[in-house]
Amino acid sequence: MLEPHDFKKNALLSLLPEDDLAHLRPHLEKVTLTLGQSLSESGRQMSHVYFPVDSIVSLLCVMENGASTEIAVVGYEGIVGISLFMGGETTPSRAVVQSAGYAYRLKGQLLKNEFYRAGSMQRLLLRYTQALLTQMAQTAVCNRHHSVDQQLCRWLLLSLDRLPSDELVMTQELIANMLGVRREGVTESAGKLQKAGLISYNRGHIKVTNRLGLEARVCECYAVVKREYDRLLNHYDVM
Amino acid sequence: MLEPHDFKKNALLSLLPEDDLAHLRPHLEKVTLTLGQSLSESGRQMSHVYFPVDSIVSLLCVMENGASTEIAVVGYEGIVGISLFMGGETTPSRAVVQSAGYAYRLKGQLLKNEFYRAGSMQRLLLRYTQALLTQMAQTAVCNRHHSVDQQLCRWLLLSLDRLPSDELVMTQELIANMLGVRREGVTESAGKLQKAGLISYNRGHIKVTNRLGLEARVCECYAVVKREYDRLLNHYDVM
DNA sequence: CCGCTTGTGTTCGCTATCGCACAGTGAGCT
DNA sequence: AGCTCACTGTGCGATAGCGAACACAAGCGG
Repeated sequence: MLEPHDFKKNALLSLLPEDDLAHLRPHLEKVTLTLGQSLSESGRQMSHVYFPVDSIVSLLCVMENGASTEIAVVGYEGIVGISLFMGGETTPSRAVVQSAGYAYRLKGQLLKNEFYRAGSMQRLLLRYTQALLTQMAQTAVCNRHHSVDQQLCRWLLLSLDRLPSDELVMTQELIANMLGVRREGVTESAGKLQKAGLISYNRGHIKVTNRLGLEARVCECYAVVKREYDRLLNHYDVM
Repeated sequence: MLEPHDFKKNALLSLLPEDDLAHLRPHLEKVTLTLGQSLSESGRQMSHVYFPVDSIVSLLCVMENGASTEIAVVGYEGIVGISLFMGGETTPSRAVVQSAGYAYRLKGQLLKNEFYRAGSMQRLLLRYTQALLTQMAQTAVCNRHHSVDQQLCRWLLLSLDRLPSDELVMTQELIANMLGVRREGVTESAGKLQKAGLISYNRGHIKVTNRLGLEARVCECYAVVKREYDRLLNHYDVM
C-alpha cells in the first residue's frame, strides 16, 4: 500500500493550495485502473473524474468503422473528465487505461462545485486544459507530417514521462491502435529502435534502454508539447 | 455599413444575456480582417480577442521546416484568443485570417475581467472551448485516416458553414497549406469535385454548387464536429 | 507435457501521396 | 494591347504505409 497523501503524486492535486484541497480531500477515493478499462465512453456522462497517479489514460477518437487514434494521453500530470467542468458533460471520445495503476477519483458534482468556486482549482484546471489542447493540436500535426518511426518515439517518450519506471506493459498491437497505424508498421519501427539499441521488447513488455537516443530521433512535436506542459503547469504560480 | 448590433451576428455574443453583454458592449470594436492577416503568432501574447462576424480564422500549427496544418477553424460561432482566458496567455499555434471580413475585438484584459466574474460569459466560453477541442481531436483523426478527397470536402463544408455566401475566396495553394498536403493533391481532388458538379472554381474563387453532394462525400468527421457544436452552443441554456 | 492463444516477424502486391519539373492560362497592371 | 505573375493542370518516378496472408515462438492452462 502506498503512503498517505499519495494523491499528491498527481501534479494537479499537489499544486492545489491546502485550503482548496481541504474541500476535496475527504472525497478523494483511491482506485485501481486496469489495462484496457474504459473510464469514459463516447457521449456518455462520467460519474467521476480521475486523477491518475502512476497509471496512464489514453483519450481515443473511435470512428464508425472501428479504427481509432489517440488524441492525447493523461498521466500523473492531469485529470480525466474535463468535459464535466467545461460544461459539455460528455465528449465524443473515449478514455481508456493504457497503463494499469492507481488513480484518485472524485464525484463529478464535487469537482464541479469546487471548479465553480472560481478559485485556484479553476485556474489550475483551465491551464491544464490548455496544455491538453496543445497536445491534441500537436498530435494532429504529427499525424499529418511525420513518419511512424517518429511517432512511435513520441509516443514512447510521452508514456515514459508518465511512468515511474522505464518499462511499459504494452503490445505492438495496442500501440498500433493508439497511433492509428498497422500493427506491422509498429513491428517494423520498433524493430529499428531495438536494432539501434534504444529499446528492448519482449511479448508485451517494452523497456527503454536509451532515452537520449529516442529524444534524438523524435520529431519536434514531443518537445513542443513538453515545453507547453512545463510552462503551464510546472511554472504554475498559484494565484 | 452594417446595421448596429451587428455584433450579435457572432453566436457567442448573441447568446450572452443582456446584463452580461452590457459590460462589454461599449468596448467592442469593429475591425476588418484581411486575407492572410495574422491575429496571433506562436508564443506571442494577444492584446485582443476577436469575435468573427463574417470572417473566418484558421488556427495553424506551424513546424520548424515551415510546413503547417490547420488544427481548427473559427468563424461567427466562436472567438479567437482562448489562451487569454484559459490562463496560458499564449499558444504555440498561429491564428491566420482565412476569409476576409469583419470581426469585433475586445481588449484581452476586459475579456478576462468578464470571464473571471464567473457568470454566463465564462460558462459560454468554456462550452465553446470544449467544442473547439472536439474539432481539434477530429482533425487529428481525419489527418490519420481519411483521404485528401474527404478532407477537402470536410474543409469546404466547415468553411461554408461559416460564410454568408456559397463562394470562397481561396486558392488551391492556400487550401493545401491548411490541410497540410501538396498543392497538386488539392488540384486533383478539387478537379474530381468539379467534374462531379459539386463545385466550380476559378483562379482563387470556389463556388459550391451542390452542397448535398459534398455532404454525401465527406467523412464522418464533419458531422461529429457539427453535432458537437450544435449540442454545446445552439442548445445552450443560459444558466 | 501438449496444445491453444497471443504476440511478433516477414513477405508481396497495391495505392495514395509525395517531390519535382514544367506547361498552360487567366487576371490585372502599365 | 501586351506582359507578367500568380494560379492551375499534368506527368513522371519514388516511397511510405496499407491489407492480407502466413510462419514462428513464447507463455499459459489443463
